[in-house]
Amino acid sequence: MASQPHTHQEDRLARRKVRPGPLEDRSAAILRAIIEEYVATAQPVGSVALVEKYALSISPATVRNIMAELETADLLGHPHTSAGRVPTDRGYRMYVESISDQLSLAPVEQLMIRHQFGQVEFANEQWFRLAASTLASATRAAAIATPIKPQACRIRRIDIVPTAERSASLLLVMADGPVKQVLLNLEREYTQAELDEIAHGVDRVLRAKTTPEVDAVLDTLRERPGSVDALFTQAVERVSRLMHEFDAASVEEVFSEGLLNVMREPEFERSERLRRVFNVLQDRAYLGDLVQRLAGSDDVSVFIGSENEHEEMSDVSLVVAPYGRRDRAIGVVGVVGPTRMAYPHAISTVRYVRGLMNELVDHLYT
Amino acid sequence: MASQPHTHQEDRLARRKVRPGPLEDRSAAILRAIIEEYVATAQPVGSVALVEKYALSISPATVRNIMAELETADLLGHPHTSAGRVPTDRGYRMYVESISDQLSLAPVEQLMIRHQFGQVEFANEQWFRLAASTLASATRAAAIATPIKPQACRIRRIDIVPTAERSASLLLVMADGPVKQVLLNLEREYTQAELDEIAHGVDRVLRAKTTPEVDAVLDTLRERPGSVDALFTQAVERVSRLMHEFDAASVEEVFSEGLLNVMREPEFERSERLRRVFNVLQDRAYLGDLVQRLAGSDDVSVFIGSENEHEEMSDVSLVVAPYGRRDRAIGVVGVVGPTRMAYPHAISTVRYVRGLMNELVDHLYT
DNA sequence: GTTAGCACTCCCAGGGCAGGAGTGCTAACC
DNA sequence: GGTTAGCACTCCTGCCCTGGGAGTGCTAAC
Repeated sequence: MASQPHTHQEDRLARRKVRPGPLEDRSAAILRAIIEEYVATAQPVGSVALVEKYALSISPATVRNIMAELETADLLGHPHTSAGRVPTDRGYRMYVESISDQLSLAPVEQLMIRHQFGQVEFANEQWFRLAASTLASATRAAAIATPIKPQACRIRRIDIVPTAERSASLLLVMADGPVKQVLLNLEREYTQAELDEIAHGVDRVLRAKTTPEVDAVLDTLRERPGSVDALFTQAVERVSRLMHEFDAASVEEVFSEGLLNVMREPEFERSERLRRVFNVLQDRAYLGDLVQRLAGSDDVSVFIGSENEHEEMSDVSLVVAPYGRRDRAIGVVGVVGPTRMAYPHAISTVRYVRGLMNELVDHLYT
Repeated sequence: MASQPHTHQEDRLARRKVRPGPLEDRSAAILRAIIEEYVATAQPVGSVALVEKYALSISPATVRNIMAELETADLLGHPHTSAGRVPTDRGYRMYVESISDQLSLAPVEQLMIRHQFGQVEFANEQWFRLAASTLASATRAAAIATPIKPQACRIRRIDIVPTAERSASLLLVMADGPVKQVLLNLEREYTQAELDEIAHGVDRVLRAKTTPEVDAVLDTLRERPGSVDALFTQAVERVSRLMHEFDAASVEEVFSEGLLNVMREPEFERSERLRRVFNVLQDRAYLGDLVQRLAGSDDVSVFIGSENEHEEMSDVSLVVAPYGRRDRAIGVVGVVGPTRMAYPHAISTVRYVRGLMNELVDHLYT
């Protein structure tokens, strides 16, 4: 025995190899109970308390044996020797896998969400904010939403509106909804009629064009300076610039709501952690990547703790889903919280909200 | 002596009554030094350290005497008997009064801010966000900005843009800049020409109208149903609704930036406090009130701790200023931080940014 | 395979203690 | 009179120590 170091750990690992794949039913049930208990209390879960609370028909000692197995499988952890068990990221992962398919939201909650959603006229901007805040209040966690963003943008309408003697706003309406506004400098005074004519001209030339097509127009204008009013050229330039900017940004903006909720969680009692997470979420590049990766997916995705790319995010989980129309225009909605999160509820809520948003997009943009 | 209780405190109070009004120069200097030290270190300030650091030509004992006076005048406080001194809200107030007039920002900083400000095309929305983030980075505190809001709104332009077969966006451009977008339901399919005609009609009828005037138009339309297309009426209804909403909200939206900065302050190490402050700042009603109160003022206002109306805000200070054109369209910019704040810098920065914004408003809306 | 028993580990709260920073008073000084 | 040195006193802070308790992990019996 001394010559062949052979610990109990190795015994267990060996046993696991013989019977790989999913956990035994009972082990899975224990894991599940521990996770649910830990999510509820934020305290490490001990064997005795677990048996009592969940009226298990086995003794604490047996539970402890199973816990030890789950620990060697890296599904549970141990803050210190004499503390209860805490789920690891992998533990959560297994738990999530085991439930995510059949989940749907309780009818009462569906109703509440639908009700909140119905409240607002769909003034565009409002919409994403609403999605985020609905999600935040339903899950009592932080929620994020990005506006739906067309993969390639196409102009729907251009208008020029005077705002003062020497300035005017150019309005650019793109297909699938977004409206951009930018100011023009007027080198001289224009009459209303002149402005209208220019606006009309620009609109006629650019309508339904994509970014490269706009650039082509701009090139021909530049080849023949003086052929049109300077304001005309300026307008086309601005439009081109706006469209390039829009194309470049993979996520235009991120609305987050309910950060207050998440502040209540003991994990974020010290604001240091919160700050790190904030930082990442403000970062459009990060969410841009996310959108790209989610674009193909058809359901809710869950990123648990260390599964997130950013190290800063290694103690939070993301439950996110794309919405919109694949390959044409998509956005993202989701929930952010500590890894100790009520996954089933979060998943089903995100799924439901994403469904609502899809309905809406279908209805509006068909 | 026993029959006439006559403490030293009373002695001092009596002396203060004889010589009321502003502090002696030396006392003021000490107060100032204490505040600056405390702002820098976040630690209660003791007499010895103060004398050393500020090379005062008086002894610690004298400083202690003065400190005691300042304490009876409620300008300094005492976390506990054997701790150093901490400024009270009134102390900060006196300090701020003594400096706020002549402050202007260091040229280098002016340059940096101007530079940041110059970066962006003034796409409307961006602007306030930019102001907030510039302010946040310049003061390393949290900053807020509200969009400029016309006191009474007047329509500048209305347009209708098809977004899908059965839906269209109505664009409402108001005087002084803001653009609203809302969706219309099309009961039947409309040709482009039809839509254009209706848009044109609505625009002609409503252009330059104020809210009550729009309502008047709506009333006449309702008296004669069928006189115009249903979509025409729907559009006018939506416009009326939007304008009422716009009039009702005294603050449309609040952009806050740099909350991350403020999280670093030891005052907000526990997120509980932060949460309370957040809560208030999200509240448009609160900032609405603020806008109203600031509307008349011509300079930066400072609200220190308990001077704020909300109790939740009693440990933060606000340095805010209105911008825009008095009685016509105003917004608010400012800085939020712990009462232990670098007031001179905050005040001069807010003043400078507000100046820039005024310039811009003047330039754009004249 | 399950369970009772038990030793062991380690956190946590509380008490006591020493060190130190800072005050406030008094008495002397200029 | 204001200013200063001296000194006692207060009270926080960090530290160690301790006892209690929760929970584990092992062993041996069922």
